[in-house]
Amino acid sequence: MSRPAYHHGDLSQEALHLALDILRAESDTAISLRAIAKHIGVSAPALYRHFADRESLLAELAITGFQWLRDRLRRVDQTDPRHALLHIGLAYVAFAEDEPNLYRLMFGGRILPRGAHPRLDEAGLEAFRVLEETVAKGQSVGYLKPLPLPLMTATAWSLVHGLSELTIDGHLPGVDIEPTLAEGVLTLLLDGSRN
Amino acid sequence: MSRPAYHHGDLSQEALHLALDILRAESDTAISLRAIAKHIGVSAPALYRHFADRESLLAELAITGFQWLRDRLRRVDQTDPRHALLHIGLAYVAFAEDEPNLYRLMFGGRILPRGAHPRLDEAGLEAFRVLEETVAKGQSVGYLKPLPLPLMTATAWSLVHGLSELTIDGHLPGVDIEPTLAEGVLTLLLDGSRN
DNA sequence: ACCGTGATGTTATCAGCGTTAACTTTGTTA
DNA sequence: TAACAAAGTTAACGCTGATAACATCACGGT
Repeated sequence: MSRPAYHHGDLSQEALHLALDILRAESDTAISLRAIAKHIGVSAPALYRHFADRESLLAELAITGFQWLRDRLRRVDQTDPRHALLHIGLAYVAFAEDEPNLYRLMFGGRILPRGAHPRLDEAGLEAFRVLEETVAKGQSVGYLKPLPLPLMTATAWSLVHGLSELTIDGHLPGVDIEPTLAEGVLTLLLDGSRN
Repeated sequence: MSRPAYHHGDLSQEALHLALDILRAESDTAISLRAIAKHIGVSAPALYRHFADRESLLAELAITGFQWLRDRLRRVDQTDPRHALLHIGLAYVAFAEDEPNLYRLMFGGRILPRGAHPRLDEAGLEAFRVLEETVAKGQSVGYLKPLPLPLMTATAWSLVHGLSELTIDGHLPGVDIEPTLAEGVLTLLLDGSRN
């Protein structure tokens, strides 16, 4: 796009797309620069013209993941505070269930440490802010308890993050709650956080 | 212990101890069988007499991690239901903060998938049961809402797991809550779950 | 119109990894 | 003491991320 194709079209985009396919089908550890290069039909060191190292390529995947998550959270209807909070939580968990390996890459702290990829940190913050703004709105209209905003958002985020991870890792088997476990868990916190 | 030392003392225990050191100092990806063998002064394939593969060695580390976590949760005073629930949550988060890399290994679903290591799954369940029993007791004495037990425990576990991960991965910087963030978050859920 | 320059891609290579096969050593036990 | 099985050895395969040195090719300034 910004730069025309030199020898082989937009290699970086093609590599990222293929890496995402591998991530979805296998796991992040299955992503190898050599395999990507071979599949595209290019030499492995060519990828180093577009990514500083393997970790930077994974960071790019995680960045787009956070952007997708942020967009899904933004799409939630914000007219009613209770509806907004519940459905932001549901959208969050649904994203993790739709993209389990991508979600694990985004939040697997050991592989992409905070501070090493500024754009990744910023992308994560942007998704977090959607949740934070919704909580703040719920407080401002008097629906939620007037506790410190960082405390409320940390609680909400912890709950949806924990629920997402436990769900996609299969730690909550045989937990059949009507209508869904996610809705039950979120309702429990919401009802307990009402003003 | 059970078997006397043949050539080099108890190799498996020595390997596990060294692997734990590496895990604590670096990360699980830094654990290499060759490096372990070299440091112990043994050839790399010797380790395969004691572990089916690298993943099995990591699974053993995670198993002891779950046992430590279970023991810490069991040590919590259970006389008062509110005190028990709060301090089980605090002990849980404290464990994650004390052993961040071990905790990530225990719950990093991509590296140790459920179902692949039965003893690991059982060890995880045992830790979970301490939490479940405490929630059940809180309900039986009428302190917690009489909602389905699986819903209550899933909510509690999601909250402490999410809070632990976000904390050790540095996603909650600059959140200064008095007395501590963990206590604030747990109190928020507890007060909202009262009968 | 050309020519240099920098972006992009190449081959060759290094060091390290998990893992297996085939063989050797050693303690126990019948 | 001879046989057996446990525990360790060397050699090797195929893979990985990464770097150095070299080749190509599009574009911009003169």
